[in-house]
Amino acid sequence: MLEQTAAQLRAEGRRVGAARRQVIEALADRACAVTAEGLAAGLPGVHVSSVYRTLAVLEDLGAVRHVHLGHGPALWELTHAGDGRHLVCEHCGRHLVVPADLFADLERRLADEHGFVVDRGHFALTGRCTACHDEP
Amino acid sequence: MLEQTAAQLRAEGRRVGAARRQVIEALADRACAVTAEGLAAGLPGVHVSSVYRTLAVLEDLGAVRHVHLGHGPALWELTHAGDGRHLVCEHCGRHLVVPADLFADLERRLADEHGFVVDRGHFALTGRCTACHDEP
DNA sequence: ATCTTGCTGCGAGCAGTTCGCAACAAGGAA
DNA sequence: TTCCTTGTTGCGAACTGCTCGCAGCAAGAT
Repeated sequence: MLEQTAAQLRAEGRRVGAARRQVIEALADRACAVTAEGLAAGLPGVHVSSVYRTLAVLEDLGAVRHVHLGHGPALWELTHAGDGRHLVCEHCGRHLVVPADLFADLERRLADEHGFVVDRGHFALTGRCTACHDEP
Repeated sequence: MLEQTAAQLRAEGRRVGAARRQVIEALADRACAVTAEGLAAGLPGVHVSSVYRTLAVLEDLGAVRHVHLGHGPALWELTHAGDGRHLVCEHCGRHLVVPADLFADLERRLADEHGFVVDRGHFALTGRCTACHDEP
């Protein structure tokens, strides 16, 4: 993962310094999506702004993507972590991932009927999870 | 619209001052969704923070809702402005509204299969509109 | 080993939104 | 009508999530 991404970066004339390497490794280690702040916190000596910059580079390489959930910070994950869609409970904050094919029909109809090609999974859908169904 | 919303507010022990009245009227006048900043700009003498506060009150009254589109500020609209879902083109920023029933199947499946009840239309889907289909 | 140029930490800056405060005024009670 | 309580308002400062400019460092081609 590191080596392959690093090679991709170098092929574009970019370099792979300490911060960049650590961010990639940290993302690869993670089972699930993280905030930029969260990544930085786990990497002492790596500044948040470097994390954001690295994530931006990796994003236009196509190696990572980010999702906005509710009103907080965005979450970042490797793209090959699968392409599930994110749901977030606006009550308890719980965050779940569902198969993208649930969205396939909708996306096809939006494309066919409205000429609109959805940027897959850039936003989480907000709502209520089973547990918080009838909370205030 | 004003009178009815004002009555609802008073019934809850709230009051209807100048700013609040103007925000409600401005929303009712608008055909489409606006930013808080935009509302404030159209109401000289009404401070942005009052606009945000009024919108928050109206939102938990259920009279307005907000949608996040892309990375910019949220848009606000009256709930009875219809319940179309918002799409926003990440290239040109164009914003379109499509019928909510396109989302009905998806929402039913999320509820049935995952126990998740979607908060209707809190987020816009981002993607590419017809015009910007194959831009950089 | 050298040298170019990209990367990095740092702090300041920015947009969108929220908060604390003191003055004000809505609207029920008298 | 006047009074009084208490919600509302304008204002500015604060906060959060993110971006930028800069000067020093170091990756990696030669």
